[in-house]
Amino acid sequence: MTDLRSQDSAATLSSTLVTRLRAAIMRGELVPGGKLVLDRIRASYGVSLSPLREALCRLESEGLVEIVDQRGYRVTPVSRANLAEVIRLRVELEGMAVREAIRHGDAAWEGRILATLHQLGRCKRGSRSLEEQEAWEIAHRAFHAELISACRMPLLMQFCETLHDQSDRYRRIFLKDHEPDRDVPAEHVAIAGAIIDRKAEEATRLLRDHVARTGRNIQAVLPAE
Amino acid sequence: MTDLRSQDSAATLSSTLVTRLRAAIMRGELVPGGKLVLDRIRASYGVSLSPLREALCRLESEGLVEIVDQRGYRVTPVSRANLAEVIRLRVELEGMAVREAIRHGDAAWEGRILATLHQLGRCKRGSRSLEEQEAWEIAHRAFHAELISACRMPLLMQFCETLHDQSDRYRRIFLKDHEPDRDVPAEHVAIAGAIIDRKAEEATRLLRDHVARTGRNIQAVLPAE
DNA sequence: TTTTATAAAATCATCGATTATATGTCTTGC
DNA sequence: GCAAGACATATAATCGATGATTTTATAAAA
Repeated sequence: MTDLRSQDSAATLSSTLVTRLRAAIMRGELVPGGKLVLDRIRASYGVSLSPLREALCRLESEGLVEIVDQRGYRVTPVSRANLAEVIRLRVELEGMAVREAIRHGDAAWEGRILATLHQLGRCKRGSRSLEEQEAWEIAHRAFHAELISACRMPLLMQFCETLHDQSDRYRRIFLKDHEPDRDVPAEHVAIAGAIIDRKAEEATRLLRDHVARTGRNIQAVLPAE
Repeated sequence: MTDLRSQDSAATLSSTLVTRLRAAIMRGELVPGGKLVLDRIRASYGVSLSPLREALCRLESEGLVEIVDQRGYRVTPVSRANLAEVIRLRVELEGMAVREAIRHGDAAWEGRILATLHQLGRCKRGSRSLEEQEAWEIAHRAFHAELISACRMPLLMQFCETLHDQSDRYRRIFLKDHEPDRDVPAEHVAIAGAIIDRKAEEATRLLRDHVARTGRNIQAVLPAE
């Protein structure tokens, strides 16, 4: 499993492209605000225009790419205001989602949370190799997704996923070589613990703080406009 | 102005298609859950496959169309659970948005609210002709959009627009020939009044109730699964 | 009768080429 | 010297056709 989203094996060329392009954008390889010249990407990925257009269209709906009629595509620019809104919405929506999940989740769900937490613990975030970095990103994402997976609100989960993508891009680009000033693994453990103890208020608060703290750390290093 | 979304005049064929297809879906002309055979639509709208695919892709990001790899497109099905979630999210998100808008909005914003409210008042909802119906829909939509336009959170506004689209589809299909059991215009006046008086709590409550009430009315006539 | 295998039809995904639009450059007139 | 317009180039938008996949229909076997 290289990507949370590519569940079905029926990998159409467009879908593969979405995954590859998203990864490139998240890594900052395709720089924020940069123009996406169709012909150039087409050449470098060895595909034709049709699947490329479709892929970019899907990335637009994830907020990673912008389309302007007759003027092509570009990577969504970054800004303090945008980051602030993304974090604010994550705080509200993931808060709502985890509250609902605690209400509806069963024992199997608790088990999956512990499983993903364990997997996350096996990954070293600060490790040098890109492969291990990527493994941590995937595990981290799986953990956060699991926390709200029992909320029974598919639309809300999709909103959360979109917002998480957007905030992850900021973190990966701007916090690339910043040592974390806090014990992130401990925060994860605390959140999981509160959820499994069914302490809805505490879990929600911890998750909201967890997200907000990341937001503040990025804002601190984000260059002025 | 036939559509709130087609601000820029640079109408690419895909964009035009998005508008036309969305209208058809909202009217229930393209029935929920119905398969969208590309070749058939292509023929009836007189376009080629490329812009059609792109249009459907954009409608997918609005939640009105579903895409399954290798298996084509279909109009998003309706269900009690989906409607419940849409309404729940509208209540929460529009609530948050209007609160923020009240905090940031200025006198010009108040003016625009009164203007759209006035325009809405000139439209008869129960009128027979489809043209007048459509005029009411547009005015109603413009009014609701204005209420939150000052919130300074573009992503949130986009989420609200998407959700509003989805709930409007339910209302237009299932409440087509149901006389409203309540004084909807009065509710609009009350909401606008509370906002302009800067009564944040009251305005939020009124708006939330307004949305929730519509949701309940639709649920009441929604056929069992 | 039900299930499985096969063949035919329908439909989607992709491509290469064409057309339309925008952008940058170079005149031309003031 | 500068602004406005015309041309050339780059790029996006669209098309028609081809290849790949899924679905439906049909027939044989359990």
